[in-house]
Amino acid sequence: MSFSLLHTAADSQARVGLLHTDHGDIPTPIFMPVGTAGSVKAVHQHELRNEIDAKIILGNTYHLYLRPGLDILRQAGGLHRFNGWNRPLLTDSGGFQVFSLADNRKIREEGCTFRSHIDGSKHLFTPEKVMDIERIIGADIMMAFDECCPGDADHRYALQSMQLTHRWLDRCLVRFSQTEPLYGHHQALFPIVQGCQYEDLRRQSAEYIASKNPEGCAIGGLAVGEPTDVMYRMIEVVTAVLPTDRPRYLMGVGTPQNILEAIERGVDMFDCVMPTRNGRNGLLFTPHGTLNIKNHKWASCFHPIADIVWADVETEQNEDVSQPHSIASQTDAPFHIPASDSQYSLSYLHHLIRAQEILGLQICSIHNLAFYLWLVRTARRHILAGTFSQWKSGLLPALSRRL
RNA sequence: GGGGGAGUCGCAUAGCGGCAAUUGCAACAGACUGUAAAUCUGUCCUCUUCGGAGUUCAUUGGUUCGAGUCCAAUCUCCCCCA
Repeated sequence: MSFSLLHTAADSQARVGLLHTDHGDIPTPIFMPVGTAGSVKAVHQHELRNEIDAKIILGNTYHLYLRPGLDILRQAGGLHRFNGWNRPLLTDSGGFQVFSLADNRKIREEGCTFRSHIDGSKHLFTPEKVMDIERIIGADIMMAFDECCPGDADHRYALQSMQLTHRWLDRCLVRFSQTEPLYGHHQALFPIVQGCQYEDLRRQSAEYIASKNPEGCAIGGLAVGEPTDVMYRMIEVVTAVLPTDRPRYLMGVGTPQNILEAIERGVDMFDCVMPTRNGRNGLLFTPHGTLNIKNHKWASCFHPIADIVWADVETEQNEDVSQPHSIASQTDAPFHIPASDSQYSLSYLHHLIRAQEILGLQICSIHNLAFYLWLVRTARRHILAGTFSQWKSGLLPALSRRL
């Protein structure tokens, strides 16, 4: 894996890069749809490829380990072959489940014991075990096993948690270096910065992570209950320390606004369940704000989704050819307004969601992911054009609107 | 015509002397950030200064300190027999 930093904005930390993996190149900034159990919920892969143009998707170690389990994944030849996704994959380590399944687990030095949410069976995740599992899954990017510290933790707990994450990282690195990829393609290991909402800890953690000379760095433990401005501050503190020539991945974030703010602060990679989960719950993200398709007001809005959502929005079709297309052309597919958007009216989508028709969940999920990918692609073009900050400040108020 | 059963807040239900009244659906909103989520929460008779106040359980009358609950009549609906 290699990362080329192609451009940094003059007036901010915003960056444009290209991440090369054995399964393809990833232009950055990038948004990575979450495919926890080996599937981006409600979205076909041809839709991810053709309509959304997702460059990389996630899988989750905890979920895939529990089901289908390691035997099947090994027999299948890894997750790429198991689910047929031939573009890059990233696996989260299960660190987030240590946080989100807090009632069912116990953290110790050795690792984390937890009970399966599926059948209640007891399991132990250690850094070594997680590395082994991620080797078997075979993602292009593996995440270190960490503790995702709650946003309201006190300094004492946050310090101990961070130090534990660092010790676990060391063990991850040892195991990682002692093992080989199983399926013939390179795997990178990204360590994760922790430190909760404390600047000193974040700085310390970022320095520790940077000292390991990783192929990429992740920022974890944010958007877990702390105020948004604290999150932005933590990103600033961390990106100031992390190596500039490696990709930075802000884990689990976030809203479109969060992503733009983080891009401006030098973050390259994002993932979040928000576009898919909120989509399944009827919330559509658009360049003009969010809308709840379940609201009665949409019942008789017969305009195609595209007319409402993509009206007056710049797309690559309007791209100024004077821009550095040598860079742009190698990373940007032509912009597609998702077919689902152009075909269906808001009224129909309102009906589908209310009637609990599966198609409604699919359309909303596809739409939201297409929007998120549009957002990062357009951010990228503006960074290259030197107009990112201007574009961002123009877009932010619209994103916060409720349609 | 005879016999039996039933009418509760949009619909369906609970209720068996202390009730503004159970639950589900529907409706109206909200939440959702490395997915235990096609999930969850709130409102859902009227008014409210959110403390309450006022009207309700087919209709009318009665028994009772107190009635959606007991009694009577009336109206409506369902089932069975003619």
